Amino acid sequence: MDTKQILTFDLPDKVLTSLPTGAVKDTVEQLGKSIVQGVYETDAVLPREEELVEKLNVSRTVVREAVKVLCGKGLVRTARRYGSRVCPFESWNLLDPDVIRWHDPNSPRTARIYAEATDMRIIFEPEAAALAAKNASREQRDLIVAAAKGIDPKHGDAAMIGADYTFHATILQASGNLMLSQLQNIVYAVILFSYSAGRFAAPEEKVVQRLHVGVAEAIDNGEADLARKRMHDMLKANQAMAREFAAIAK
Amino acid sequence: MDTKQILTFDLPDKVLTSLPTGAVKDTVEQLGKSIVQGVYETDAVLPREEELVEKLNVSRTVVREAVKVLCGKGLVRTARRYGSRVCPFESWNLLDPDVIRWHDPNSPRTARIYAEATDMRIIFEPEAAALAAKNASREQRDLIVAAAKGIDPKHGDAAMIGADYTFHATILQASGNLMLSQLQNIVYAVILFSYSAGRFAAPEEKVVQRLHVGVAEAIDNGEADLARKRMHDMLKANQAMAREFAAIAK
DNA sequence: TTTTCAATATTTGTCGGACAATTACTGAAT
DNA sequence: ATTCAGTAATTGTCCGACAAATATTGAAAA
Repeated sequence: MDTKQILTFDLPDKVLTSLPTGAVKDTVEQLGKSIVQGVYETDAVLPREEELVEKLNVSRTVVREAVKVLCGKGLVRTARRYGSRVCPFESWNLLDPDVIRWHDPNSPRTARIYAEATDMRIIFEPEAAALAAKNASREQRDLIVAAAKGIDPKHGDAAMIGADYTFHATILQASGNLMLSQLQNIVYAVILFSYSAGRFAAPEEKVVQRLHVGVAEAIDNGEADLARKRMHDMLKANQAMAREFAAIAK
Repeated sequence: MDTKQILTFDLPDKVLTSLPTGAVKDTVEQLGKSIVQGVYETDAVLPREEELVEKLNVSRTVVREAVKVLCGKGLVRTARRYGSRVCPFESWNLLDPDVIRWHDPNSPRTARIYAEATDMRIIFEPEAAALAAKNASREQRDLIVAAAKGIDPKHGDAAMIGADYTFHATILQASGNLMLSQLQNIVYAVILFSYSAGRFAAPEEKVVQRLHVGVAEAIDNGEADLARKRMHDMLKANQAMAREFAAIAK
């Protein structure tokens, strides 16, 4: 693999939503986002099926199938004569790719989720890095190294985010654990959050790249303990910067 | 709280399934289990909607709503003229409570999932224990201690499983991180798997109880580092025993 | 006035049928 | 053997009707 050629990385066009394109998918997206972003508060009743039919210009069939999908993700609960109500926050499937994605990075309401997601990353990603150092394929090691080098401001924000995500997602995949691998949705959400509204530490971008390359090289060399430590230190530093930024923003 | 009174713990009757009781829920359960347990292999087409209508004795409306829910969990994918096909394993939402629960503990096919779930537990439960030592409320600390003491063979299998689950679930809740808390579904599945078919190490039950009590006391005393270490050692020991058992079974 | 209880209204749940849209499949023509 | 148009099969969407459950209401009773 020619790493010289791989300098930019696209964002995943479809981080996931298994529903096929169509009216149901659009309706799920719209209702899901509205709920997650707080348009309807906890225990609030959604508009009646009939009203949603008018508002969204779809048939009742579509509305019902969409609401059922949201039930399956723990967002709403329905009953006869009771309406469809928003479930309390704790019962949402926060690890569902869609539910994660629907959070609005710019809403102060979701700040808690991102803080907790960051804590999750600090727990899982160091171990994933250690596993990747042991289990990654040749191609995965190359990709991890190339992505780390691609985290460079000179490529623009989009390419930087893409490289950042590719780096972390590939490490999770290379761990060989499917559940661990699925946490890349959390990583993706946190990265988007970090970069949106200029939350990333602009002046220190070179430091960020250097830290990523350090982790990548440890993985590439199969040094599990070193990879674990470097990933941990990097995420901790990142968390500290984010907290500092949040404090200033207030 | 009188810990003397809390000696037995019930299993959670409803570990979760947000769908309300009714034909749709039953259909989701049946189809979901069939897929997860391997009745339909990857890329296999499900019976046509019309056939499912006959087989399950429900209307097409119900079948469609159920299939849509399964789409939302990444299990199936539908298209016109294409049928509803089982998605490849990697795209399943393995962290979804229902998807976890639908795995059959007695199927050799799902052994991999339980092995990976066990690896996951070793990663996040020690950290959860450390967080719980810092953040747990008085009631949670009492409950954790009581549950640990309740892991006693003299109460029978069901009560033992209940205490075991209560112990781990309460620790995750006490961590204060909602995402971490939702991983209790993984713990529940692994515990059921461990106990089913006599996989647990019967002669050493007292050791198991002692180890749990050790973790509980560390949490109760607010000793985060000690709690982390003890939880880690306990899970590692448990994993080693499980592997030994699996090797013998072959 | 408060409580109880039956009647009512409202909302989702389920059913059935019809047609649209997409695409895998078939068979003829090249 | 290949291409291509036609056909058939399957899910997608719409509609209308009624069933089931329950929140609400109002009257009767204490």
